[in-house]
Amino acid sequence: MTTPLHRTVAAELRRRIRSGELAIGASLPSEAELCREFSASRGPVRQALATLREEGLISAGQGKRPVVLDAVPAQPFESFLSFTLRAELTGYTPGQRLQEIALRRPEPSVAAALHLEPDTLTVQLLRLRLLDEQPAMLERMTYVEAVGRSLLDADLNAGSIYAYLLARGVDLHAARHTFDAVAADTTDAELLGVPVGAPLLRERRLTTDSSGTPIEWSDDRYRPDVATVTMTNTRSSNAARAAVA
Amino acid sequence: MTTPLHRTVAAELRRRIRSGELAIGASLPSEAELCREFSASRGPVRQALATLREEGLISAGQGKRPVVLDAVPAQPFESFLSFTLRAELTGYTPGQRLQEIALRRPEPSVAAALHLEPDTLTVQLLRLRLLDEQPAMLERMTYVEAVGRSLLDADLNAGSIYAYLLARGVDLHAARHTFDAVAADTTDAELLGVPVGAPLLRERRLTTDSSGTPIEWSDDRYRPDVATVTMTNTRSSNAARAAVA
DNA sequence: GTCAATGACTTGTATATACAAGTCATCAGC
DNA sequence: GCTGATGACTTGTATATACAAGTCATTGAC
Repeated sequence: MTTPLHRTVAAELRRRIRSGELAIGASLPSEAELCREFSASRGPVRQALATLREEGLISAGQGKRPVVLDAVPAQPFESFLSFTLRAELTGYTPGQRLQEIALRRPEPSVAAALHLEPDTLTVQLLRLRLLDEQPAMLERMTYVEAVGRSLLDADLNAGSIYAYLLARGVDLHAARHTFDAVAADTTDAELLGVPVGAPLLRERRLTTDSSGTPIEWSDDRYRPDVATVTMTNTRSSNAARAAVA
Repeated sequence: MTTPLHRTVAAELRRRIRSGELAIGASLPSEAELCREFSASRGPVRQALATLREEGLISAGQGKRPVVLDAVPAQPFESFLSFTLRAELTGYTPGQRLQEIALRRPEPSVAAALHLEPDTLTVQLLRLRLLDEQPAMLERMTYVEAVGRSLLDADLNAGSIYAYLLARGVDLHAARHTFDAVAADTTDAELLGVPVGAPLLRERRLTTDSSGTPIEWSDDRYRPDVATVTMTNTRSSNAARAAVA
């Protein structure tokens, strides 16, 4: 059995919700019916339902059948990490211009953020992100060497680093984002096309694997008249979604 | 059995993590050990662990014991809305100074954000938020009249507006936050104690009820050297949390 | 000393069963 | 017609068991 049963059940239910076969407001089949349909016991079926509940797709309640709440599952993690995905969600065409990639020892503050010894090698990138050909964000990323090495061979003007790393099996698990505002320095000003001192939205991000080991540190600066960061969250589900522009 | 066993187990583990008895980075007891300790079978124990995983407190991985990732469970919706709660989560003492409360017709852009006719009355507040007595954030809030009326009688220097509204049964259901950066205007500069033109983090927020009707529009400006907005999200769970400072 | 295989231990998946607790339509009694 | 009890159905909780699959330290061969 390659894919677990509860994943199969969850995927099939997701498909039905997405296709409208199970419309918003409709009741799901009972657990017993799902058990019969998938020749499963209650365990995997309940596990699948719990997954959909977490994604904000269905409701819960003892004695009541679950009801379809939403047609599109929230994928907060992906949408928070990938500028490319966020841009596409909002209908813009994302682009990028790699300015620099280097193998070097990071500044002490960056080394500390990544929990590295001060003289450890890292892979650092400076990349300008575009929305519809317009400079929108400047990202300064630092990767631990083991992960960053593979980036040296990648085509970094082609697509999403996040998607590239995922495809290579890198275990990206959690991210911590801090937002504040800074005045543009000379590099920011030149690449983003704003005056020195102009206010920029800064997002600093630490990404870790599932054991809590830091993988990536990033300092992203947004030109506020071109790109902003938007997120939506609701009370009932833990779902949250992010977008740019 | 008043409270389910899996909740008891989850609560006890949460307590140990919060108290530092299980420090960040430490491994949890194995499922078998927890079963013995709580005289439970694996079901409830695994259910408790799944809950903590959803809250972003612990990691997962076949064959590996879970590791403590974070000490404070994520409460996304509350923590996104309440500056007071966010401050307390991070150990600061929040404060506020109400500058102005008025019943007036809002600017066209604000009326549009709230889906109101241009000449509709709203309740507007200007309030300075403090962290440890220091100016940290300036909020400009606009409430639809039905909700805002009750704020005219409230003690707005006392506590959280969010908590006050919830207690009065207001159906706060979803919120959309947009982050960008602006230069401080004269009002911002004076109240926050920064030079005119200094970069400020701006959060614009539209809060709606469960039917999608707008309730509140807010323009919050953070002094970036005193307060930032931080959020955490993980891949496996939908947990997200916001904090300041 | 190095390296690979072994094996104990751990989490992930799945089944079968049982009872508690909540929902809801139906039906009897008034 | 209205009300309340009944009972079927449903989800929530819990146990016991079994095997698959991944991790990790120890052991043994070289």
